[in-house]
Amino acid sequence: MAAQATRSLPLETNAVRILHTDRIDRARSGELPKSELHHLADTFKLMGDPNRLKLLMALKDGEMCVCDLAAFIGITESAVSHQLRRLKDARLVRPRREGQILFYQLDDACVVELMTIAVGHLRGAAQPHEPPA
Amino acid sequence: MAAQATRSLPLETNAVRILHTDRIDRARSGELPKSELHHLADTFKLMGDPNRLKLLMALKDGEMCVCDLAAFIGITESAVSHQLRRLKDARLVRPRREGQILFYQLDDACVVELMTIAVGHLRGAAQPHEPPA
DNA sequence: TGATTATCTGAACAGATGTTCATATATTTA
DNA sequence: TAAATATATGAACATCTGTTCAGATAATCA
Repeated sequence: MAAQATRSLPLETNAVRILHTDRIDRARSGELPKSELHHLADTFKLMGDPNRLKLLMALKDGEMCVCDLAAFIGITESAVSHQLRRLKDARLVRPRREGQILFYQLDDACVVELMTIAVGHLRGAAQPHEPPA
Repeated sequence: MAAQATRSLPLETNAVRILHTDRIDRARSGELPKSELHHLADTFKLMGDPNRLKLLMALKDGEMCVCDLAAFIGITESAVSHQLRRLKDARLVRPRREGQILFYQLDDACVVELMTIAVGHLRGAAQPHEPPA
């Protein structure tokens, strides 16, 4: 079926064109609260940096300490510490102290799930999206 | 069990300390190819911007055109177009032309899965991570 | 064809981001 | 307590990013 234009009139310069108000309303009704949306974006953003992602991937198979991670990735321990703090604040990783050493591990199973699904997406092993009826 | 330090000797300034070579080796063995890791990070990074995430969330329930999305989010159509191009390049969205109008939809089911899992993570409904035996 | 609508594109700029360096804190050991 | 180890923190800076603006391209209609 062809989509129907809700409004299509001559408009002033810089006017906001609203073609399908029903779709905009539908989007609004399924909208997340602003703060939750921003937290969601922050979570993805944290996983969107190659070095942070490398940290998370490394922890997939077991806990590691700061200087192990620094050696593995090839940046300073300070940089690793900075990033681990952000990952910890977002509850993506969690530290466990053993003497002077802090061993970091993934906080919950979601983190691995997210990485697994995203890898699947990259490799093209995914079904086309079907919007709800 | 207590973790054993592989090496713990006095080191020169700026020397790389390697405490647990076995863990570093384990991480290396499970490492993604460099290009794949970067593509993975790019995917998350795209989802890590509030406005792009809002675009994806809006498309969750059905396709929308550029100016609908611009009105919904509250940025210019140009900005939406720029972002949609990036999302399209990453195969997160896909356009369908109907006359002059381009309707965008989510490309595959992974996108919704990623958002759903991440929301679950935020809301704390997740099991602790258990590394493989 | 020329006018209109819808979307795209490139350049430019303000603001965000990740790293390093120097230093501080915490824990263990002598 | 003093020294050594492991990690954390704040400031500074170069780089990256998202937006807007102006103009280009694509499709429809008179």
